[in-house]
Amino acid sequence: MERIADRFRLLSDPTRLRLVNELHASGELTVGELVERLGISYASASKQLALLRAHGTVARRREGTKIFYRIVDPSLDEVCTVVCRSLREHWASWGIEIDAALDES
Amino acid sequence: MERIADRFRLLSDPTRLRLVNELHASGELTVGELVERLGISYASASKQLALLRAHGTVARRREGTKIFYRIVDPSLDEVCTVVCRSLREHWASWGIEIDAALDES
DNA sequence: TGTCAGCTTACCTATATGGTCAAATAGGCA
DNA sequence: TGCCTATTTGACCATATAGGTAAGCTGACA
Repeated sequence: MERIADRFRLLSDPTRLRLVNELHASGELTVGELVERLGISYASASKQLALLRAHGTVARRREGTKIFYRIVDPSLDEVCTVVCRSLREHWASWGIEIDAALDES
Repeated sequence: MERIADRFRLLSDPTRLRLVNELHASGELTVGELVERLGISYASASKQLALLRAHGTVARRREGTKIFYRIVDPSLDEVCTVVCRSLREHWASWGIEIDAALDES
């Protein structure tokens, strides 16, 4: 149960979610590209990517001085899809519309 | 994105996960029953149940002095199933077996 | 070897959160 | 009303974690 909680905790941070979202949309990106697209610091990106990597969610590949990250956990898509759908339904029942951006994470 | 993270954060605590697990298995339980089955304090159970309720995950019903809680978010099952399956696969790839208890949450 | 770009790590601070204890609240009943 | 059971809430403490700054590391290249 502890491990399941850990898994959810990994996805409970907006920054990590945005990193995952970018990687999901683009396939493979360098830390620099992620930093630029999300407007976050190298330190922050690096730390969160390290966490995601430690959990087997992403993997990295070196090319010169750059390091490319990519998603390697196929279940991520599925989990996020389910959560996003349930969120939309939840808010819809209160008459609140959620923009389509949610679909992509 | 913040809301998605919140959703995951809700499931990122072992106590809440165990509460959800018990309710999932039994349908409807009082706080006292949950407290006894999980070996946690009333204060802790009550607080976590309140959190789950604030997020629309569970609902409660009063009967005399007792209060029955039940799951009302149908997507919970699906999310947990996906996560548990991916965890099993992940650990299996390292040659580690996960006991069947995971199936139930 | 020195230097630079790209990335990571160490250390610190502020914030968030889970648990406990004790007090408060609500319903049932004499 | 007063008391009991069931549950909730508030105050407090300890731990965990995200982000910032600065220093460290690695590969490329002159």
